Parts: sequence; C-alpha cells; structure tokens
Amino acid sequence: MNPIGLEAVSRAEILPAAPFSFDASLHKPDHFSSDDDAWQPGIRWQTMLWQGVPLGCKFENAGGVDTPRVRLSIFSAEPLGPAFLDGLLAEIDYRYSFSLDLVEFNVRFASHPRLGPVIGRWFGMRPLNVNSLYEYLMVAIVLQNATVRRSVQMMHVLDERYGTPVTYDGRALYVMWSPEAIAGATEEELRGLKVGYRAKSIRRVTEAFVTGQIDEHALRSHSRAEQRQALLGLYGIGPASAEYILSDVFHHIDEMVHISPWEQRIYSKLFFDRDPQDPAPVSELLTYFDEQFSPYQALAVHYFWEDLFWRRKTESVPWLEKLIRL
DNA sequence: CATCAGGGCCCTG
DNA sequence: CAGGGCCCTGAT
Repeated sequence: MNPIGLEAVSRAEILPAAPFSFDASLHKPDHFSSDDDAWQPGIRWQTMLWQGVPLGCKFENAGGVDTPRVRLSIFSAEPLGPAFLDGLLAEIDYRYSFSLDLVEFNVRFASHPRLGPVIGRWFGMRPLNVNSLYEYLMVAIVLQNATVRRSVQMMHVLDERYGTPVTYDGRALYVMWSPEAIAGATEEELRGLKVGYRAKSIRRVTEAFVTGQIDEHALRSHSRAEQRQALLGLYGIGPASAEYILSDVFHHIDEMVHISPWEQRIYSKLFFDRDPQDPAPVSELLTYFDEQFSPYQALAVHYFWEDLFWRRKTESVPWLEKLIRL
C-alpha cells in the first residue's frame, strides 16, 4: 500500500505542569521500538488514529524543566477543524499526562534514600502511554510469552498488513490499525503472520471493541475494580496485562498487585541486591513497595525502571542483559 | 540435530 | 489452585 502523505499542518502549544522533563517523559528506553514513533533529543514523532483519522504528531521541546513548553505540530491528509483539534488536544493531554502534578510526589520522596537520587536524575519525568486502550491491548498480546525481538517482529508484520503507512515531516511511519480494519481477518490469516496462538486473542479482543462490548472512554470514569474486571473479562488478557493497563492506560499510579517472574528477578537485584537466580518472593517485593512508596507505587517503580534503562542505553548494565531477552 | 523456555493465559482436573 | 499446552524462535 502506498503511504498517505500527511501534508496539512495544525499547530498548538502545550504547557505541561512544572516540573517537566521533555526527554525523560517523551522517550522511554524500555519500550520496544515500533513503527509508529521516532525520537531524538528534544523531538518525538508519534502517529495516531483519532476518530478514524490518521495523524502524524511532532512534539518539540520549547521550554525548560521549570518553564515547560511543548510545540506540537499535527500533520493530516485534510485540514482539521477546531472542534476536532480541541478533542484531540484533550486526548493528548490525557494520554501523555502533561497535566500530572508531580510536586507532592517530589516533596514527599526528595530525601528518600533510594528514590530521592533517582527523582533528582529524572526530575519532571512522567509516565507515557501514547496508545488507545485497544492499541495497548494489542501490544500487550504480542508481548505475552515472547522475547522482545519476536514482539517487535509481530507488531511490524501486523502494522504492515493492517496499519496505515503515512509520511510526514520527512518520516515514514505506520499508524496502528483500528478494530474495524482487522475485524475481517480470520484466525488462519493471522496465524499466517506468525503470531501463533495469539491470533485467537487478537480476534476476540478486536471483536469486543467492534461490538461495543468495551468502551475506553466510558471505562475511564469507572472504578478501578470495574476496569480490572472489564480487562480480565477479555479473552487473552490476564493479570499481567491488566496490571500494565491499569497503571499505563488508566493512570493508577499506585497500582502494584502483580509482578511477573522476569520483573521479580530484576526488582530483586535492584532493590535487595539479590542474586536474580534466587529472587525475593513476590509478596516481599509488594510489601516493600507498599511500605516505601504508597500511594505512588507504580510511579515510583517507573522512576527506578527508567533510571535503569537509561543507564543501560548510555553505559550498559551487564547483569540486566541476562534478564531481558532480546 | 533435538530440546527447551520464554516480558502469559486458558482450560482442565 | 496446580500444571499442561500453546505458536514461534533463539539458546544450549
């Protein structure tokens, strides 16, 4: 399929809550690379499907940590109307947590022996989820029981087959598919793309969105218990995926009830300096996080996690390499 | 070469 | 509620 050239440009200015670190907030070295975004210091490109319209976003840092300013350019095939833009900007503000107030978190943990220094290194960093709930679910499914390399490969093939290729600002990227775009795919067709048994999960989760059984916007205002129940009710979505989604998509920055084995090994080394082959029990880790970081467990762990992966990116962390299978 | 365990989840007993 | 099976792939 020939890429769609996104030639029309709309511009907006975003004023994130201070403090705000552009690069730590807009680039996450632990996220696997996908075909819908690109980053260089001070700039993030990110495609998006909003109300069925493929878009190319370009975020540019135009301020400082204490005087945050982000220049946003939105590329589209046709010019965008003001109402559409208003809705889009509200959605972007939500997904990127630009308005998240970090002040209380910063004050509370400034002198925490472990977290304090990490906050200092990444002052103004906030969590990032660029995806819709549906998109995140698809990512969660390709992450399951697979190495990073394989997850990247599955995403790429799915993007090529069901996504929309676009070009904007000199970049060639894909916009992730909508539920409708993949709804007609048979299980055999999906299996042909080497997603294996995940084909069934992809189909059934997609079905739940096409039929309106699940509605992201409505879910946002529901209780966490209801959100969890809705997620676990989806075929192929279990506690690990639900945990990621509750914190990343629904922004429960105190969510911390599930730790998968590979994370358990990393946390054991990171927080207790234990041999990853003989990790601390999950219950011990959960108790530690609750006691130390409540009510910011997920946010606090995010700081440690990003600190670790930025370090890996710039100077390498030998013990970590064995624990993340690339 | 063959076997095995993954950045889980479903299903069965 | 414990454990086997599942698609594929790289590691051993």
